[in-house]
Amino acid sequence: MSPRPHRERQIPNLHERILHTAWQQIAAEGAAALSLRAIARQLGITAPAIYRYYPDRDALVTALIVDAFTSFAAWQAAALEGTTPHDHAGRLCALGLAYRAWAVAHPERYQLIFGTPIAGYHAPLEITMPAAQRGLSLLIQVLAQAHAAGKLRPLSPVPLPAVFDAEGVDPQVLFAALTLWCYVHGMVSNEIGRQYPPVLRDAEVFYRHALQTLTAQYLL
Amino acid sequence: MSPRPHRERQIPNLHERILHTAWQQIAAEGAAALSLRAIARQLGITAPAIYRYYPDRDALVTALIVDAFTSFAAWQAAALEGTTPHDHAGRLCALGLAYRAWAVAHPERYQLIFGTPIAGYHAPLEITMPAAQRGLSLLIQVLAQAHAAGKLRPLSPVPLPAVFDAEGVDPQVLFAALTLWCYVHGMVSNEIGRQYPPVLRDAEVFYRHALQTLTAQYLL
DNA sequence: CATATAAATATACACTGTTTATTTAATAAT
DNA sequence: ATTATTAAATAAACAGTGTATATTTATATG
Repeated sequence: MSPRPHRERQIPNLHERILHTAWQQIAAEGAAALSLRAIARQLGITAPAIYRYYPDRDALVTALIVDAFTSFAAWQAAALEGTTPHDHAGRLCALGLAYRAWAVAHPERYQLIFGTPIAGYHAPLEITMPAAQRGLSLLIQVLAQAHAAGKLRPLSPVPLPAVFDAEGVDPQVLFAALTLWCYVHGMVSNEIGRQYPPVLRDAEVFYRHALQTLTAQYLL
Repeated sequence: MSPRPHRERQIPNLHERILHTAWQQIAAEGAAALSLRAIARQLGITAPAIYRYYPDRDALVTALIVDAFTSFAAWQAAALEGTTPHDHAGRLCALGLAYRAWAVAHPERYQLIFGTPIAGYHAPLEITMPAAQRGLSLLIQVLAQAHAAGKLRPLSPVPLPAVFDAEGVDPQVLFAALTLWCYVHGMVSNEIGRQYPPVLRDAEVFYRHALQTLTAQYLL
């Protein structure tokens, strides 16, 4: 076998083809089964060839994570498109439903981001945090609009301690955003991770009801 | 080297020593780095020897998970000991604080249970669910007591759909328990998994304030 | 046409979980 | 006391992994 194939047999856009193949295998076998050698096999190349495009496995995983966050942020943005700007409850609900819908549609991507399925992988926060931020920023935006309209209900009987390095964003808005996100994340990760107890029959109905309760709690 | 050591050199309680060594290495290197061979090395035995006690790696992981759940349930139970039976808010708060305290004290155990750090591992739910249940049952118990005392605030403006296979436990209690658990789990898993955005300075203060807000929302 | 570069391969190393056959210490039976 | 049995470990090997190094060759450049 020749050490380098003719140009006709070369794979164009190998950089993206590797990512695409990785997603294919993650969807089929789960994120934990990610293997450079398996990707190489499917592409008809050898494993070290991947190192031309990604310095190591972790770099590939990071690229996948950024990819997933981008996909997630797109879903979030799309969810707001069908809503009217002043229907704060509707927009909040839409974001919440889109959050779960994306996770259910792509459970492996969800686990890749929020679980820790890759052995020994530690995310470089300077790369993944900005990508993650984009998803959260829409929620903050919607809540900030509700706050500006005076529709954000004061949540706590006691004053909020100074826990934020806020720049222009109201701490109450940040607190509402983070708590809502944690809530929703907890429900979705329990559903995707099959952690719910058997007494819960329908996780989706449960989720919708919880979301309805939440919007009523957070908005006037 | 002889194929079997003399009795004096044999390791007693190897079954438990394996678990203990596994926890040691998980604490040092993270759950993802779990390795049968590394455990064997540290114990001065060969890797296949472990197979006398655990049929495969997944069985060992399952034993570790059950172990972790047991430890967690013990912390939850201990948290209630310093409280008085009718101080429902205090008891709820104690459970919530204990939840986070356990996770912060044993982040690897937490990730092992709720993350998915072991490549290719799928938990046998018939074994892990009952163990997980024990932790949740205390929360349900506390909320049921509050409900019996008429101190559980009705949460939603709309009626709760029938999503539970409840046996003797009020659906409102179950709903409150599950939502509270999801909320707390979301916050803790975001903290442990370093998913919080940098604007949040102090995750512990944030958690305490959220918990305080929650108890006020859930209890009268 | 000669040279330099880029992109792949081949090979090898140190790991991993797991299977098989083998060896031996301890125990039970005669 | 000797023999047979059983239990618990080892040794060796297999297929898989990520990754480093050296090599080869197709292509682009002077």
